[in-house]
This record gives sequence, structure tokens and C-alpha cells, in this order.
Amino acid sequence: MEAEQADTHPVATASRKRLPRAERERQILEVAEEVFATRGYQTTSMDDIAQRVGLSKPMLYEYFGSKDGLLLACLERARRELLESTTAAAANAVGPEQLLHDGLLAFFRFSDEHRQAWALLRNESTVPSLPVNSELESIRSQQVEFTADMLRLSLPNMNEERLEAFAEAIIGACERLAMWRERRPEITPEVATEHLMALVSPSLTTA
Amino acid sequence: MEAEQADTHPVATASRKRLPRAERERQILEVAEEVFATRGYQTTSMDDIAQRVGLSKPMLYEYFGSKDGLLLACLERARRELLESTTAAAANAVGPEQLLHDGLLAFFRFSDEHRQAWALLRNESTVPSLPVNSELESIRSQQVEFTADMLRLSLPNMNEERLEAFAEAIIGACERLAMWRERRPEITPEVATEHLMALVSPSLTTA
DNA sequence: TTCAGTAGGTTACTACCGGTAAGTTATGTG
DNA sequence: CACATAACTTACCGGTAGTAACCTACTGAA
Repeated sequence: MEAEQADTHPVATASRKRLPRAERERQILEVAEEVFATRGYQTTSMDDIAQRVGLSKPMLYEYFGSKDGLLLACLERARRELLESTTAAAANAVGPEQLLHDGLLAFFRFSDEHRQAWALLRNESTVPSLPVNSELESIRSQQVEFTADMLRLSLPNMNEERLEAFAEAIIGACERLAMWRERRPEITPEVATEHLMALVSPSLTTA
Repeated sequence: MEAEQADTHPVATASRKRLPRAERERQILEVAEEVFATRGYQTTSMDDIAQRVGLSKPMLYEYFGSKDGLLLACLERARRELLESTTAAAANAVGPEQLLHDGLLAFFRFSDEHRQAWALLRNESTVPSLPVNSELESIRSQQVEFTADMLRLSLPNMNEERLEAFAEAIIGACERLAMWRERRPEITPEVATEHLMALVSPSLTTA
């Protein structure tokens, strides 16, 4: 009804044209990730996003099915990026100790450089949607499994249950430390990694 | 429109009377905690809760102000209970090592015995409500500060930043392990505590 | 050149839920 | 027995997820 909000310009200038589906989808995803991450999922309406893209709501439903579906698409992209970052780091590590170190560092760097993606992942069960929750759960499993694999290299003799516990605990510690870093900007990814290594590595080298 | 849901009986039988405010509030809180914990905050409507209590929606607003206010009241109760549990455990511990052990054990026991309360606390920023989020944040700070105090006893010489990092990391580990336990019912609070102690205690005793 | 098929896009609705205004009834007390 | 008031209800509003039905610009063949 009333005029457009002051700061929600219809993304860029040239978007007042029909665009091929693939390109629109990328555009929508970009806007959605930003706005979900900064204003929150619940607070954001589909009309908000549509308006920011310079489009009408039904197109979002045409391409992503539902609001959950749109978030899901954002999460899937974030998962890919996170996996790439951590596996790349693991690829050129030397020993088992170094492997864990580099994996942790890659995680903290990810939460640093992809703040929006991290903000989406950090939210637990914001959404009452089964697909979204199982996606979040599966992202976590991915990380836990990744960590467990590293631990298996360091501690080939440890029983499986304890190994699982260690992996879960380390992932939990990572998440909290990443959130801690949001309040303490002077803590670099390197420093955070060092703190966490100081906490866990003694129990890995001795056993 | 359609009939009432099969299983949403108007709580107990005798509630078809005017009750004094204090008693109704307790009743509402009980129902709200259960239904928020099991079906989730977003999924639950105020009419749902009202119907389960055997009451009409405006009474909930009369007593709790808003949906967030109702959740907030649940959280405040959960915080009290958690604080009681952990401080009680800390009271009769002997050394610094034992102190940490008993604190962790109390936490896992809490998440075991007060499942609904824990389910509420576990949810990160489910709600776009500032009061709710700051309550959750303050509950966490409480736990972190509690842990930091314990660590200070074990490690009086450690620099403050690392100590904070350790406390955050341990709380994160606790949370993840508590969630892990939900999928692994055979893991008792004692066993979980032992795993976590195995991970962190080497770095505490040596330094 | 034209014109049908379709991908891209919109308007205008419904259903549901958080929240509220205004009114109604039970109940304890002078 | 008033009657004040605490306990409670009905009936509404605004906003948002989701949908139906319709429109329109572009493409490629006849």
C-alpha cells in the first residue's frame, strides 16, 4: 500500500527483466541467505524477500516450494561450503595432530569468512520443519564423523563409544567457541584453535 | 470447525471451575512446558495451550502477557531448577577435580530428570524475542561462569582468556553430549561424565 | 510475418495465528 | 442481599504462509 521501505531497494538496478530460472534462483538464494542470517528466519516474511529481489511472492513458491524450502536451499549451500573448507584443510595436513589442528582452524575460519552461512547453521531448531531439522542434523553428523575419523588416526586403540563421545564433545566445543568469538572479535581463528588444542590435545597424545 | 483433536483432553477432570490466579498460573505453566518441549514453540498455538488447560486464550494473555512471556516464565523456572541442581552438587565436593566432575554429573542428571526443561533450554534462538534470547543467554553465562570458577580453582595460574575459552568449550561439549545422550539412551549420566572428564582432565592436571 | 506454446510473472484471494476490546458470570465479603 | 471485583468468554483485527487463476514476454517453427 504505502511506499517502499527506505532501504529495501529492489536488488541492483538491472533486475527489472524476465530472467532465466537458474539465474533468478541464485539471486533469490543470495538475498534469502543474507536476510535470514541478519534478521532471522521467523522475523522475515516471504514478501520481504520477494520485494528485495524485486519480484512477487508466488515466484518464490514456484522455485522453492515453501519458506522452509527456501531456507533448506540456503542450508544446503552452506553445507557444501563448510565441507569443502574442512576437507581442503585436511588434505594437506601431515600428522594426526596437525590434521585435527587444521580441521579446527578451517572451521573457525569458515565461521569468520562465511558469517551469514554460519549464522544459519548455528540456529538449532528454529523451524518446525522436519526437512530443515534433518538437514541441520545431517550437517552436524557430517562434522562429527569428520572429527571422529581424525581421532581414529590419533587413537587407534580407543574404544568406539569414547571416540564418539570425544567427537561430539569437540564439535560442541567448536560451536560454543565460534559463538564466543562473535562477542570477542580480537580472538582470531588461530587463537581459538590454539585454545581448543590446549584443552583436548593432552588427552589425545597421552592415551 | 472440525471436532477437537483426539488426545487433547482438557487437562484432568476437575478443572471446570474458577480457580485462583496462582493456581491457574501453575497449571498453565505445567501444560506450556510440556507442550513447548514436545511439540516445539513455533508449532504450538496459544489456542492449543488454552484448550489443553480448559480455558480461553485471553486468560493466558492476562497472566503472561504474550506467547514469549509464557515461554519466558517456563525458562525462568528451568533456570532456577538447573542452578539448584548444580550448586547443590558443588556444595559437597572435595577437591577441584571432584568439583568439576560433580558439576558435570549434576548437569547430565538434570538433562535426564528434567527432560522437558532441558528441551526448552537446548533450543538456541528459536524465538525472535529479545527477552527470551537474553534469558537464554543469561542462563548460558551462568553455566559458563560456574565452570570458569571451577577451573580457576584447578588452574590458578592460567591466563584469563584461555580460562574463558576452556569454560565455553566445556559448556559446549556438555550440551552436545547431552544431545548425544538423547540418541543413545544406554549412556548414563555417569558414563557421559566419565567421557568428558577423560577428554578435559589431562589438560587440567598437567598445566 | 505470425502465431501458438510455454516460461516467467502478477493479482487477489484463503486460512490460521498472535494479540486485544469489550462484555459476562461466579464468588467472597460487608 | 447487594455488589465489587477477580475469573472468564466471545468476537474481533492485522499480518503472514500458501494458493488459484490469470496475464505476458519470448521462442521457434510454418
